[in-house]
Amino acid sequence: MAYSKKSEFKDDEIAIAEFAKAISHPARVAILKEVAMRQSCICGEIVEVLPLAQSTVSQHLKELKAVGLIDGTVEGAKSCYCINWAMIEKINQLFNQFFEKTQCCKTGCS
Amino acid sequence: MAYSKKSEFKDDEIAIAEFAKAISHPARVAILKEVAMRQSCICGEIVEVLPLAQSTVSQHLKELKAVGLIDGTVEGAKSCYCINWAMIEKINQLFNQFFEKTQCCKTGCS
DNA sequence: TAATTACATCGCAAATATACGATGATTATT
DNA sequence: AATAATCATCGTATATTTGCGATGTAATTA
Repeated sequence: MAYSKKSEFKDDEIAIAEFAKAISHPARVAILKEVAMRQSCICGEIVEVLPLAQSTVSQHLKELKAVGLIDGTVEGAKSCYCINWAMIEKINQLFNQFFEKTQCCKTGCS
Repeated sequence: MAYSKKSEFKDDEIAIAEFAKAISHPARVAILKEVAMRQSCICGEIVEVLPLAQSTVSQHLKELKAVGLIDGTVEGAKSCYCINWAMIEKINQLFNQFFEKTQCCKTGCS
């Protein structure tokens, strides 16, 4: 592959791809749902309901946190995660914009 | 890694992840936009505007087609691609549902 | 019919992602 | 203080994705 070409695209294209990537694995979709269903969520609770090892869940949580979909704070020995609702809303709008912008070009091809 | 765990998740989680994956690369976001902006679109036209080789673009087109986001029909020596608006709408709703369902659990954590 | 155009597919190299056990760091419990 | 619990990170194996040149196929043009 030599080099990744990702950076050669436009900012909005990269942004959409980045957020899509965050939920492009069922485990992360499931984790998001689990965190959302609880007011605040301990890592161990997620490990219990998912078919993944603790280290794997921790890694997925890290990725979700990296794009800002969840927040994480240390509470004693535990780590408390919760949804970043502002970011959820932002991404929802980003996707809507993308699909709408796409839709407005609709002219009925073949 | 031994095995992929993707199949061990719920159908709706897998579905969301699958569509998210389709637009999880800037190239495919860009391609979707290009195809949308034209009534119908020849592969070569996309190759001209993207910083990717023809074979690479062809591969991305194949992926978008596989999830149903675009349709492709052969027209003589050329291949004509166009957006599958019904699928765009379906995915848009899928994402909206996901984010809404997530939102309704909102109770204000920490 | 030969050459050209348009595109898909193959084969391969390199980059990334996924998954886990082991280990480390930190706090809680005994 | 020793032990246990909770979680992050590291190292590593494997799987998947990305990208391209080369090649194959089909239609178009010369």
